[in-house]
Amino acid sequence: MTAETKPNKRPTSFDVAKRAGVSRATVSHVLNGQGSRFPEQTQQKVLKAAAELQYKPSPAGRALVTGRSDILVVLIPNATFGTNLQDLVDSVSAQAARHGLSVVVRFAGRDAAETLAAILHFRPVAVVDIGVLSPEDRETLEATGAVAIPRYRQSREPEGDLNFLVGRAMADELLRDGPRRLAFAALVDERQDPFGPPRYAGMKAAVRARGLPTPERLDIPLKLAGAKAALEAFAAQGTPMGIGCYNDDVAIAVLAAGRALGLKTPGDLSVVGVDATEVGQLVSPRLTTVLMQDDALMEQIAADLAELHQKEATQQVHDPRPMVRIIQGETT
Amino acid sequence: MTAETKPNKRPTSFDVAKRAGVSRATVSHVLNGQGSRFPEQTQQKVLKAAAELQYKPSPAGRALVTGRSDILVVLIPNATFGTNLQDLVDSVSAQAARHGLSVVVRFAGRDAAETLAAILHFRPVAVVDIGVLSPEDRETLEATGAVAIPRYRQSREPEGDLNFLVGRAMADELLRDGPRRLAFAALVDERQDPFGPPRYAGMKAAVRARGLPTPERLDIPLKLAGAKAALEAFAAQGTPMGIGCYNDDVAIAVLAAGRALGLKTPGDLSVVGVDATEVGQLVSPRLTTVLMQDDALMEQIAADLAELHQKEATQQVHDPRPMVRIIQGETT
DNA sequence: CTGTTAGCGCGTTCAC
DNA sequence: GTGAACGCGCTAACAG
Repeated sequence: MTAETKPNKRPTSFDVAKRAGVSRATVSHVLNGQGSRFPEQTQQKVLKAAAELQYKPSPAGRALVTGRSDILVVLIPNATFGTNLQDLVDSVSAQAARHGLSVVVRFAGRDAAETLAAILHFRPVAVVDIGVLSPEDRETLEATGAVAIPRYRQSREPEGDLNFLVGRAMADELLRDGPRRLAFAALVDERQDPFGPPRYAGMKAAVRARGLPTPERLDIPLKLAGAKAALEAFAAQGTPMGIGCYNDDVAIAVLAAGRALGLKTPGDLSVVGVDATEVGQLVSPRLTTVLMQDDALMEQIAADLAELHQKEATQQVHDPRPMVRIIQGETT
Repeated sequence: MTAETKPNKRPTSFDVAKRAGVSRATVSHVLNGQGSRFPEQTQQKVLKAAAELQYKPSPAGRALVTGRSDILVVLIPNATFGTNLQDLVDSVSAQAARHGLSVVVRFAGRDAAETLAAILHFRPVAVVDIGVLSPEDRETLEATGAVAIPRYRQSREPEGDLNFLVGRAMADELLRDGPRRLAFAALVDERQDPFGPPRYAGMKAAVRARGLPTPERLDIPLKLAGAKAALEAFAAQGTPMGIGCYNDDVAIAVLAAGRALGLKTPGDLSVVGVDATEVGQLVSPRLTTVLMQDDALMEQIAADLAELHQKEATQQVHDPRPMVRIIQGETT
C-alpha cells in the first residue's frame, strides 16, 4: 500500500496534492484549467494523481466558496408530465452533464412561494423554467445570481407565445367547415397550470376575429360522470359544437362524454386535443390534435445552457417563430 | 437601520450571533435544539434574532461539516411516470419537508452506473428507490451512509412482490371464462423498466399452475403500425387469445391493433391493462385493468422516512400483504 | 450552569 | 509554484 492510508473516505484535494508532490493550490489550479501555465510536467503529475485516486471535488466545499451549488433545476408544471417534457428533461440533463452540473427536477407545487423557496434553497446555477415562474419570481431568482432559462420569456405580443398559437390553431381547425359554438375544455386538477390560460386566450382571439361569440370555458374532469355533466350543460345550448381541449387526455374525456350523450363526432361534436400523444392516435376515433414544435424554445434553452460557462454573451438565438401543426384525426 | 449593514447577502450565523449579543456557538446550539439548556432568556434572544434576519443556515456549510447534504433523492424508473408515481413524489415531498429535507427527483437513465454516480454526487441522506437499484447498488449507497428506502425490498418469495401479483391477477382475469392462448405485452421503450419482468413472471406462474402453455412475450410499440404487426404474428396462431399488458397505454395500443386486424373484443381478443389510469376508463371499450394498492409500500416508505431523524429503530411496519384489484371493464 | 474559544471540513484564490 | 486566509456551520474542550 502506498497512500491508501485512510480507508473508506473520499480523497480530498490534499490527498491529490500529497500524491503529486505539490500543494493544494496547485491541484486546484490545474484541475480547474484556469490560470495555469504550469509546466507540462506538473500538470501531468496532478492529473495522474487525481485520476488514480478517483478524486472528485466535494460539492459542499466548492459550494461554500463559490456561494453557489453545481445544481441546475428544471421546474416542471405539476399538472402535465408527458413524453414532451420528459424529452426536455433528458435533453437538458445531457447538456448539463457536459457542463459538470447536476440536474434536479422539481415539480411546481400548489404554493408558488414555497416552490420558489425550495428552489432558492439549492442555490442553483440556473433554473430552466417552462412557464411556472412569474416575472417577479424570476427577478428574485436572478437577484441570487441564478440564471433563469430560457432567458427571454414569452415576451412581446401574444403571437410569440406558443400556447397562444395552439389555441388559435384549435379554433381554426374547429371552424374549418363552418361556424360552430366553441368552448375551451380546461383541465380540472388541483395543481396549477400555466398553459391553459394562453391557449384559451388564443382560441378567443381567433374566434373573435371571425366575429363569432366568445367561446366559454368548460371544466372537464377526467371521469366520465363529471365530464358528461359538464358537457351536457354546454350541449343543451344546441349543436353543432366544437371543443378545444387542454390536452389529449381531456379530449378523450370530452369524446367519452359525447358518446355517453349520444352526440355524433365530428357531426355534432368536434374535438381537438393538444400534444399529439401516442394514446391519442390509438383511440377510436383517432384524435385531431395540435403538435407543438417548440424548436425555438429548445434551441433557446440549449443556447442559454451553453452560455452558462463560456461567459461570451451569446447572441440571441435566431427566432424561428414558434410553430404549431395540426395532426388530422377523425374528430374534426 | 440597525444591523442591515450588508446588503443582498444572506445572513450567517455570525450575523445572528451579533444581533443576539452571543457567540456563534450559542446560536448553533440553540438553533439545533441539541444540547442546550440555556436560560429561556438567551434562547429567545437567539430565536428572535434569527427570525428577524430570516436566517437560514447554509446548506453548503452544513454539508461540509456533516459530510452529508440535506437532500433526499427519489429515484424514478424512466419509462413510467403516471399519476401513481406523481402521487408518491408528492407524498414523499410533503414528508421530507417536515424533516427539513430537500427532495430531488431523479429519472433513472439508461446507464445504471451513471445514475448511481449522479445520486452519490448529492451525498443524499436517503434514496427512495422503487425498484431501480440493484442490491449491489443499494450496498454501495448505504456504504456512503445514505439510507435506501424502502428498507426491506421486495424480499422473500415472489408472492411478496406487488408486480408479481399484478401478473398473476392479469392471467387469472384473462382465463376467467376458460382457457386461452396468453401473452404478455411489454413496453417497447429504449429506457429500462424494472416492473415488466416480475409482471411477466407472475403471468407465467399463474398460467403454468393451470397446466397451460407458457405465455409468450410481445413487444408492443405505441404506434398503430408497429403494434398491428406485432399482434398479427401472435394472432396467426389462432384465437381466442388474451393479452396481459405492461400498462394501460400498452393495452390501448393492443386494442387498436386488434381493431385494425378485425378481431372482436373480448371474444377473439381479451385485454387487461395495469394502473387504472383515467384515460383507460374513458376509452371505448373501457379497459379492464389492474389497480395496485401499494399501501404497504407507501406505509413502509413513510415509516422509513419518519425513522430518518428519530434514531429509535422503528419496528417493521405491519405487513398488510400487497394487494391488487381488478377493475372490470369491457375488454375481458 | 452558561457561554465561549478554537479548530475542523474542503476547495478556492490572493499575494508573494 | 506556494502559504495563508476565507466561506459557513458544528462541536469538543474549556473558562467564568
